[in-house]
Amino acid sequence: MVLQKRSCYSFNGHQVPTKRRATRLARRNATFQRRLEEKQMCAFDLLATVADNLLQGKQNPTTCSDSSLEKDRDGFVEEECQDANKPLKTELSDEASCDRRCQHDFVKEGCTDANKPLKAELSDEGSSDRKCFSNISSQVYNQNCCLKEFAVHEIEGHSCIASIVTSSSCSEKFVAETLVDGKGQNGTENLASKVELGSSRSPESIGFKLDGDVSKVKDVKFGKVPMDTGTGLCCSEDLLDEKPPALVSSCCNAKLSGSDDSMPHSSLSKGCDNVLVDSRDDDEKFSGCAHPSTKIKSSRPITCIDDRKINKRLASKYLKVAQESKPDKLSNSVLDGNLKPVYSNRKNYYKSQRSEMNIPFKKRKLFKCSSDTNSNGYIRNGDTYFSLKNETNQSVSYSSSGMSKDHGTSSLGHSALRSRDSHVKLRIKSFRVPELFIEIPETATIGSLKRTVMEAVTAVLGGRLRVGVILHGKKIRDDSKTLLQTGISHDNHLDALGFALEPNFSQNLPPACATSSLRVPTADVPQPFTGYPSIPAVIHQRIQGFSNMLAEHQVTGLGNLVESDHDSAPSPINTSGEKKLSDSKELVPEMGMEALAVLRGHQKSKRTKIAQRRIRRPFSVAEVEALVQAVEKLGTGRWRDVKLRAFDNAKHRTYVDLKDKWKTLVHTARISPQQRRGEPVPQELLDRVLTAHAYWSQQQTKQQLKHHSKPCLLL
DNA sequence: TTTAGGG
DNA sequence: CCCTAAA
Repeated sequence: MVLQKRSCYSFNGHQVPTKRRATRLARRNATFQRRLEEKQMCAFDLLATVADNLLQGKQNPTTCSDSSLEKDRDGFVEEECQDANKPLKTELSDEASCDRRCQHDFVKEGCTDANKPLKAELSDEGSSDRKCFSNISSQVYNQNCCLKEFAVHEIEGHSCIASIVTSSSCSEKFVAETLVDGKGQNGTENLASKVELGSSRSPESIGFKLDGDVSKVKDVKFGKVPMDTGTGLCCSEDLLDEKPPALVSSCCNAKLSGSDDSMPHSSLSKGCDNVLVDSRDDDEKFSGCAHPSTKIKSSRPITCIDDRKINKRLASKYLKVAQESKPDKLSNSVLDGNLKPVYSNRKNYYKSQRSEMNIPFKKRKLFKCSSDTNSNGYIRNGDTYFSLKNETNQSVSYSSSGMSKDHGTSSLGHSALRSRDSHVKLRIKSFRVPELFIEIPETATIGSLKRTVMEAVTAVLGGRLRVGVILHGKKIRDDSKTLLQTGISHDNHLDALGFALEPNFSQNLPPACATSSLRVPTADVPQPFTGYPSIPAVIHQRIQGFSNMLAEHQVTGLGNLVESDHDSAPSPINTSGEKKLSDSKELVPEMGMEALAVLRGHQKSKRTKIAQRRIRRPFSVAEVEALVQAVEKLGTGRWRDVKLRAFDNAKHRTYVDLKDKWKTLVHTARISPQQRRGEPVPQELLDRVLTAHAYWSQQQTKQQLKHHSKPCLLL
């Protein structure tokens, strides 16, 4: 209970021997003495802390700009140590080779060592050798800062805030790039002949990294483009897209004043196959700005959160994180399926959100208790972990309460004698993703391989994540144990401490939840929490129908492929492909599910049953125009014809959508202009709507009268 | 599958 | 946008 919100947690075995830090820590000892006495540190708190740490790393980018870079680099430790209430951050290592921008990201994201690209096993030999999924600090792999972003975001989405995940974020903005012997490969090269990636090649020589997929990055105005490296979009701000647009404009825009809106897109394109750059993002902008007060419905299970809700939560976080959160106010983490640190004061952040986050303290306690009893198999085989390292030699002190469960005899003995300040400092070196197995024909292209890997990664990280703790290679399953009890507080033990990002596909989500479709049948996985169905530690993926996959990808545009669906350009008014991007954007989540299904060994996806809510895509004026025109011609009862007539090549508009849109149009036309929201529809169009609606309503009633009167007449 | 309507 | 009864 003490660990959270402590800057003293520096992850990764990097030593941070700052004097200032030490003195501050000493000064803080007295301050936290009491808290330490009052509270019990347990393994679960550590988990929560780790998750929270990752979470906190997310917001830093929003407050950082190039101008503040120096401050970040130099004053980072100091700032952090001044206030223990501040979000936990990881320390900046002394990577002199890192360029400024990268360091910037590094700091922001708490990135540590790296240069290790994301890798995946290419064989199904069952090698236990985990490939590192880590962050990059060098120029060469600068873009892998995105990886961190990615991971953090996912963690955020999964474990901390939203407790749900949208895989779109990764598949939307990143594309896997293949590395062979550390060298990037062109996506068009033949895998076997050009790269000699055949089975004979050592799997060790091939790796993957995530590149910013420029074609999917719609708005880089907040981003910092890695001009010098140019291989990826190394802008953490790019993930601001995940925030409600309204907030992006109102909040982040100001904070990121240093960013350049007119960032040359071309600088982003390097390393990408087909690049379609379009900074427009009408959908998001409108959806967020125009409808800031999206109605929250209670009809859905609160655990089934769609993208918008996620964004809301993220937004809440963005808006509030930089503030307070006093340690003593910290409540126990809620384990309602995710690692979800919940602060009582943060509770307010979600007041306007779902009631989910407003779980009464009592209930939260219950959650924790249940987790205590159910905690087993928290860490699974197939999960890899990163190493931690104790940085300080501070003594540790714990209260004796809650020690009854202790099983670590040594820790018990120490506990009574230790001094008060018992802060274990950890530094996350890197997270690793579970092993990936990919089978791909030798004739496949590198581009295909990239996509495949991307999907594999997405499948893992696109699902929920949670953190597991490993000590001495042994999983710590009892969340109720304190760090002291488990021996984590012992300096000599920290080397053996590891954390694992675990796929957490199965939550206590209602079966109707979209994320449930991420579930993977796993027989070889130890039983996790009682309330948590088994989770795949290893996703064994065999891609056999690769050509089919490729075809699918070309449609869905997982990679850099440009959408063939030119969207809503049904009417001549619609000019050019102004919405191409929004198209591919919407397809992302759908594709995500589909791709997962493919990756799951052709297992029939439950996506049909538990479909993800589609991304909201407001109708443009041009679309409205087309719709009105078609309805004027066809009437209001022939939506299929309307669809075929005016929206035939707008795959994302179904006739139901059109019907709904017409419904809202009629409503819009009837209300006062002040009440209208969203992109203003020209009054002329609304007038036509009313006219057409009146006319066709009349026609309809006439028809009905005929049908009704006919039998009467016959009788 | 399409419509129609409530949520 | 979703969900679904009804056609």
